[in-house]
Amino acid sequence: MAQAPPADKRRLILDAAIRVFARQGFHATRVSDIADEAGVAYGLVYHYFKSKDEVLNELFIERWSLLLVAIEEADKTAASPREKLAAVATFIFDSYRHDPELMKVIIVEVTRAANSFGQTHLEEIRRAYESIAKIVADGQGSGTFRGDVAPMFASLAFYGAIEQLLSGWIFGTIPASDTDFDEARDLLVTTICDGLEPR
Amino acid sequence: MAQAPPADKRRLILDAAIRVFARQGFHATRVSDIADEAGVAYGLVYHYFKSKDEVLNELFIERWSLLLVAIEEADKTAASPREKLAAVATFIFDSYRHDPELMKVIIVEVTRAANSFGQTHLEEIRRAYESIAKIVADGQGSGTFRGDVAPMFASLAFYGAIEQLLSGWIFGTIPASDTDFDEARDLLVTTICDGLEPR
DNA sequence: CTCCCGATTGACTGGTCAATCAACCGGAGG
DNA sequence: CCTCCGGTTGATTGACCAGTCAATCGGGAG
Repeated sequence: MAQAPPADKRRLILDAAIRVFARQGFHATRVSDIADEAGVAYGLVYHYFKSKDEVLNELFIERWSLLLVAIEEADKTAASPREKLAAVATFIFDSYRHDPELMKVIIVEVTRAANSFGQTHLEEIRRAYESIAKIVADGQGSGTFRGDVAPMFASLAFYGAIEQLLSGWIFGTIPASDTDFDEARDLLVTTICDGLEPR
Repeated sequence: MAQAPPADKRRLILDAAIRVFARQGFHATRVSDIADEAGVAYGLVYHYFKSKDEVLNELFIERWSLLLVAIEEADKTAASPREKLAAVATFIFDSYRHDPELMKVIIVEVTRAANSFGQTHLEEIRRAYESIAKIVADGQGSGTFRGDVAPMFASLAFYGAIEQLLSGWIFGTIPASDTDFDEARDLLVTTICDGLEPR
């Protein structure tokens, strides 16, 4: 039991899947591509996962649950609504900086693929929106934010703006070279929060 | 030539495709589904279009070119940057109100499907972003907007927020019942523009 | 009435993969 | 040395579907 380095094949397959999905997109990748990239036999993929879909589901769940925790954490820890939203934005931008391929897969194949996997995970996705909406609602309650914007609208606009920015980098709409992630994040948070302030 | 009502089969097929794509998504619809929905034979689809892809391309081009014109028009006609952006937002929201199924197809299958059709139409999509960025840049030049936000960032955030809101309706994240499109649009434009103002 | 041609039909083909499964390997335990 | 068993292999199968194509229809021109 628990041999020293079991060369965790399951993890190997997941990591390979991230690379291949990011490169070719989910629909265009064959299970054999994943197996080849991981350097394992075709059938082994089916030993660890019951279908190609399940591989993507696993990747999404792993990452999205971290986001949900991060939002809760931001809500609990940060002082002002503005700092809470900044913390959320920071987590998402850092996720992209840390593993752009994984974020590309999650955004392109799940979050924005509402006809396929987005449908399956609609509930988890919505949970994130609602947590952000709660931050906005609290900000309205304390008078930091104006009260005439439905919190859910603000939440969607906030998250949508972030995702669109990430998509811009992912697909080269914005050149990645002259881009400082932190600066972009600050500008985005500043703009949205200023827009949400009273008057 | 030009008989009175030629029962334009080509149009019939395109309209049927909108409904089927909206219902099942592009990948999940077979060409036979489109033919059945249109009430024509399978082969006729290939008489008018050279592939299933071309049907979707046609739908996208038709509508996106209208958006590009609308943005240009807004830039030329409206007085202030804020009114220009409001006009752009109005056009997009009205497009959804007028034909939600078509907008769903365009957003889900093209605009946000950057691994498949988005790739093909990246250039046209980017052109819209750039036109919006130009409006922002002009607003900065005239001192209406603060100058420390890259126009392209603002453009992506603006468009991304709109699209996320539409997605919210499309997929039921936001209940459509307690929603007034015009109100939502005004709030969005107000928030973003307030956020873009100096100080 | 006949010819012609574009519109229309739908059976059929070819290729692609996801998923299955029987066989194989190697180490732990007896 | 043998047995057992989970991990591993990759050839095979079965389903699915985009795109082809030969045949048919129908109306206008001669």
